[in-house]
Amino acid sequence: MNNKPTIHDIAKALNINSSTVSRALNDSPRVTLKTKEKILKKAEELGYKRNVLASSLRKNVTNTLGVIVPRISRHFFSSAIQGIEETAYLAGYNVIICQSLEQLEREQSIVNGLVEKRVDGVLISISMETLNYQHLEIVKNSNIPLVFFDRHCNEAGNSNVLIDDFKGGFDATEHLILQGNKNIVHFSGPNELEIYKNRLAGYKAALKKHNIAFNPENVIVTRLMEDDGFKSMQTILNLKQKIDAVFSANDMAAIGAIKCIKQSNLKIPDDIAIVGFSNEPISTVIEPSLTTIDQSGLEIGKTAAALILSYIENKQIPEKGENIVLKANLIERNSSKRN
Amino acid sequence: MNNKPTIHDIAKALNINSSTVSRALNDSPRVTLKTKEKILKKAEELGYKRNVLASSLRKNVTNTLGVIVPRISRHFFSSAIQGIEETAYLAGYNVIICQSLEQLEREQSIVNGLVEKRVDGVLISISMETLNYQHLEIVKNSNIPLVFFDRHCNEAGNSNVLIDDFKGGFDATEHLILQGNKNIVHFSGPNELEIYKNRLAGYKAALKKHNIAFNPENVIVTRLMEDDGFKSMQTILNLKQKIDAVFSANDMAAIGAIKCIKQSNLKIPDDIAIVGFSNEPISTVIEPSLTTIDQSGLEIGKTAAALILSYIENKQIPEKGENIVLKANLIERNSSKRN
DNA sequence: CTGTTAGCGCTTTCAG
DNA sequence: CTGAAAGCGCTAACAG
Repeated sequence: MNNKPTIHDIAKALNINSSTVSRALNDSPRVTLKTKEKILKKAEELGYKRNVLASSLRKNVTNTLGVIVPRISRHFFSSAIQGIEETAYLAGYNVIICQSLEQLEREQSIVNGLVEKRVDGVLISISMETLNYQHLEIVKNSNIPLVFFDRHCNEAGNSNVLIDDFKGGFDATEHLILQGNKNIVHFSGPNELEIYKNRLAGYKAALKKHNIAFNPENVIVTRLMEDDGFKSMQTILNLKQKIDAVFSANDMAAIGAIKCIKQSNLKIPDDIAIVGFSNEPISTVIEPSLTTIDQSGLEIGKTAAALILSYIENKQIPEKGENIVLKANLIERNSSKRN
Repeated sequence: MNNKPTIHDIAKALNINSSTVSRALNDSPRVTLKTKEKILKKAEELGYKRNVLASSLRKNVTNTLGVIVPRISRHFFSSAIQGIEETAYLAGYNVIICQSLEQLEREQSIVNGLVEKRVDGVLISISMETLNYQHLEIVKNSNIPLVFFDRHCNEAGNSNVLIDDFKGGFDATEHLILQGNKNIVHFSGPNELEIYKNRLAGYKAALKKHNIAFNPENVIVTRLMEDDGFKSMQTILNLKQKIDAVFSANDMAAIGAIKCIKQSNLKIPDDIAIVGFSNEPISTVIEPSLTTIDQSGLEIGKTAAALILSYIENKQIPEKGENIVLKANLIERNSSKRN
């Protein structure tokens, strides 16, 4: 039991050559059905398990995808991972999951590890500390397909699967404006991340369309953790100037904000309206009337996996890269209008 | 860039032997500091990335853990995975995540794949369809350490990291009894899973302690999805006989039950009390006064990973297996008592 | 249809 | 301290 049988053991037992065994196990058409059966039976009998390591080394293919996310337990990412795993599994691929914990240094070391493991493709949602893509060069240089998802990359030559953040930001803001809100604060994230840049741009565009002057002080930049949302909301409530509404660029911060509001015994959306870019089911449970811009982690995961698998199977990475933009839909759970 | 440099390329460029290069890259003490530096520099220069595949094949060690869970996006499991990844990462291990989707067949095929990939250890939370452990024999026969977590295994010779389900079930039920509830329904899961068996046993024990007769009709067995909880609660509400309280063996079903109750305009816990075995933050958000038996996915994941890593590093799997039992604490968020 | 042979890239004896 | 050589288990030419 200890020393696992190899194809040589099977070959020896059957007095044939190991390459025939290899062919039989790979269901090559160049082996008689008879010998094939004989071999399969003997393999079963010996408790043979093929050594994928050796096979991978030889074939230069691992049937493994590397996935890097900031944090596995965030609902959006775990849904995305679920989607990735599902499509990968159907295609016969495994996924190695790694989390950067929002740290660039960890991300770098992970990327190196994945390249060393010779994964066939890398799917990444970059950390908040990732300001450039230098550490990802090694992936491309190794001819390993790379696909960004959600937290994507604006540099040319890369492929992304993303949410239409601009439109999402625009829709969220316009929705708030149409509800009669004028003074709308935007909770934004690190400006280096495209998603936050674009959501902010959408926010600005909506203001402009409705002839509302953009006030830079109405943009609060944090890391958008729940705590950040809570604190930002506290700040707002202490302002002399009245704020009508908040568009939060993510769900965690929205949750924090909602909790803060509820604690102050104010009403949503009567006293202050909120729209969150959301995938966290909590946010709508905590405030059933919450309007959200919904993004499906599962869908984005499946799409990203399908994309990278196509690159791998075709042995070709598009030089110019390509973007797949998924829609994020505004879901209105309360239609009460202001004045 | 296409053909990756190997240690031989480095060796050739430096006019030394590849074994010296190998030693240098592995920081062996049997190489001069000078040559070491020379080699490291050249490696950097050539953009050398070690081929872990080849190394693994030779050393018979992959530094990879296989993890099998029913579904990645369930909050408890994604937390557990996060914990596993964190401890694994610190020890220099990667994790391959697979989901059985509660299907035995998939679980079987996954297990085979992981053995073929020569993972150094397997962590598993079995599917609801898993009635015996035959398909896991191959793991043990391959001398690969195996640790069950949460949904564990009662067969001798296995190692488990688990929640004290009996005590959890007992505490939940006793809590409900002490609140004045007499007629308590228990939502249970497939009886083949130890966790549900034990939670049910705890429920029975608490009834017995307080001299309440056990009524088999008060145990509703489903797969404990949200939908199941909803439907079970509907059934209960339609009963002639009045039910005071429900102890749900998992969080999803509790959420369904709560939604059903709210829809009926009844109050929790005044009209009907609920305690859920829970890790899903939603359940307490949806019903802030909900009492739960809290289990930490993160902690269980970390513990399980640490355990299996110790087996791997010591190259020894305890023959008798061992159980690490973590406590699940009853968290009471509302102390209102019934008459 | 089957066998022979070489080698994927690395580590690890064994010599020196 | 360094080199030579063998081999982990498999696959893929190339012969036959």
